[in-house]
Amino acid sequence: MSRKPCCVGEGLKKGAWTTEEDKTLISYIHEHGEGGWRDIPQKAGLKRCGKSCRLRWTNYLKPEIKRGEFSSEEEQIIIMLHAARGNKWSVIARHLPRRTDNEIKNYWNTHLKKRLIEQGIDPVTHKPLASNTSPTATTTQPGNLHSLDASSSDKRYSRSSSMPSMSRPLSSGFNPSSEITTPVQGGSLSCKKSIKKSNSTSRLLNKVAAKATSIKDILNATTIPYESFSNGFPEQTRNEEDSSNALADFDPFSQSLLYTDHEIHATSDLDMDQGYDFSYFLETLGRDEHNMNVDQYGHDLPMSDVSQDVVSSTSVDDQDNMTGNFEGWSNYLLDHAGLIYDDTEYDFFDKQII
DNA sequence: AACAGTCTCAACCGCCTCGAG
DNA sequence: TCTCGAGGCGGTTGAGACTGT
Repeated sequence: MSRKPCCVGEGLKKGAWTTEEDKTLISYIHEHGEGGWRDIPQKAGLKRCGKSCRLRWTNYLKPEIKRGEFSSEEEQIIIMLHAARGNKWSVIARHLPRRTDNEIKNYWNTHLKKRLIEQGIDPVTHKPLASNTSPTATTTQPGNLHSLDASSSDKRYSRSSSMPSMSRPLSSGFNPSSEITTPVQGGSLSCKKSIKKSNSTSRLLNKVAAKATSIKDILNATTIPYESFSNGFPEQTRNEEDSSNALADFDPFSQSLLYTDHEIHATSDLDMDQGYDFSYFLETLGRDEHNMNVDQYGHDLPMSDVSQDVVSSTSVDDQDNMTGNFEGWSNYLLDHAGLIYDDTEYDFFDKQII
């Protein structure tokens, strides 16, 4: 069975877009708005198929798109979300303001996936590679989180960060979004700086990957009665003497339900593909400090008296605040993860490979 | 300097979803 | 309920830049 190509027509151009084509498309969309992609080429006078126009716009020309180097926080989010949702790039992209699914997908395939493999972690399952279980991959105690030097892929990443792109016609000429983009590929970062960042990134990756690995298992292992969060959780539950029981009521992601009108899933059948959305979880990570309570882990704790309108979306400017909070959540997960399986803390990682 | 190998990522391909009629 | 088309999505490709020999 063959499917008719979406774009059939004589003289349709393929390949890299030229500056003139970009100008034409931008001009048309500014005047007429997005949508009606199939008609845009003809109306705008472009020898491209509508789909190509849409992709060019959404992945490259759209003014709000952020380009360039991914921050450590963004990398953490990608890894965590990928661990839970898999190759749902569009879903992941919704949690990374101004990033496109295509860019995240590329970044995952060219950087993060390789680094996870190098660290002995299966990028698909986020579990240790069975045939290549290195000591670093199985050592997950927080106080002993391994730190690696920049991997070979990191070094390549450093190289590419200052590498001029061959297929970015805008980089050397007209750039409609130059005012808001960070054209790392244009050489704004020195190689030295990139390498330094890569070392840091690698260490972060080690930590996050180890933690992210367990998220699915944590979620699958926990029961989430909504009521358990309604009174100052999780500070109370963490102080419970019977910590294992307390943990059974804890799911870090379910806090999102506090702010949504979603149906409360108070069952043990946590299906990550059905209605579970990390948006509010992640949004709380970037909230202004005065809007949240922070526990010893540095969490933004959603308190029962926090109304929905207090919860603001994560703005781009807030992203710098995300590291500590995210690490806080990760540490919280890590501290409690071991309790899910047995009485040995921090041993969830080993548990998975048994 | 020349060549081969590697890497990146924009762009493409084809399938899927969903809404309109 | 069915059909159709637009848009969305994830996987793949290939041009060009970089690195190593």
